[in-house]
Amino acid sequence: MAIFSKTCEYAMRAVFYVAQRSHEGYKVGIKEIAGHINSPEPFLAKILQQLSRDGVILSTKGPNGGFYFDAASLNRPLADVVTAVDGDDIFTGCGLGLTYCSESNPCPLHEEFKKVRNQLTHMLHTTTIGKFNLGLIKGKFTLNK
Amino acid sequence: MAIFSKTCEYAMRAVFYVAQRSHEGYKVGIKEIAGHINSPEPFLAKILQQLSRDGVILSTKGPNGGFYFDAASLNRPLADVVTAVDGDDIFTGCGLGLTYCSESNPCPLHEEFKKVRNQLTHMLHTTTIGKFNLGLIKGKFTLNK
DNA sequence: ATGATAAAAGACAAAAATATCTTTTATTGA
DNA sequence: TCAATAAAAGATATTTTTGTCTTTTATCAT
Repeated sequence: MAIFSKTCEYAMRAVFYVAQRSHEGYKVGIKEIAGHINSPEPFLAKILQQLSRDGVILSTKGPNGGFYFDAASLNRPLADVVTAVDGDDIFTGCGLGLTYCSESNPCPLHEEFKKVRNQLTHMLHTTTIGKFNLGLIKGKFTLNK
Repeated sequence: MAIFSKTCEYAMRAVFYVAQRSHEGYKVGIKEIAGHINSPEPFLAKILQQLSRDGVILSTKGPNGGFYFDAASLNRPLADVVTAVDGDDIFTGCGLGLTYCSESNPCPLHEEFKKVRNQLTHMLHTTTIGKFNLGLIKGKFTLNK
């Protein structure tokens, strides 16, 4: 059991790949994306549809179509991707799964857990979709396996 | 999608409850635990069986039996509970789900994600199973809903 | 020893997450 | 306009997680 769901992992990998290709001036088809991030193609299609509906990623149909980001979208935080596919439980939920738990009525683990949650939130809000474009283009990173 | 699985949330709540009762000198039956942490009884039974097999929690069958902790076990870290039910993916896994990712061959998100993972690891290792006993006994916290 | 109690174990069921397949819609270029 | 392309949408399948039920085993008190 990892921190993010499989859906979310695929979404983030896909977004980083599309961002890189957008930076290089290309739109990308689902097949190319799935191949480069090592994800099941039809499942990834569903995920990107969701991101597209939420306005996180852009897409056009037809020849030379595909998924892409404009300059503004490249500066959006990775948190938007996570929220679009998994909701915001990961940013707001109680560590013990208790619905009553809040700042004013905390569960036992609240103070301890809050630090972790806040760090995760901070990380996902300061990491932009386009942050790794240069590293990816230079081949410093890969996104498959 | 929360950070911990439902299984893990129930496990942590149950462990805190049993720890409190052990501190008070009682063993606890599955029915009492399930009632106090608001979890499905037979499902919780499976989870506690797993913890018992792993030696994280102690139990005895028969009349006046139930689950409990000895003094040494009360000082074990909450991390042991998480590992027993969910494995150690949450402590070691890549944020993007990439198997190649490591300190020497990092994925794009590695440095950023590492901080979050380390904070979570630190929190779960410094929080002991018995840490909230006094707060729970005083009614400062509850573990249901 | 025996009956009552309570966890352990095993088989089974429902729900959610993950994955696939087919049809429809939009866009492009000839 | 028409054929080709590629995403969107809808229906379906599989796997994992979550949840239930029944039988077995161990322990205690009498």
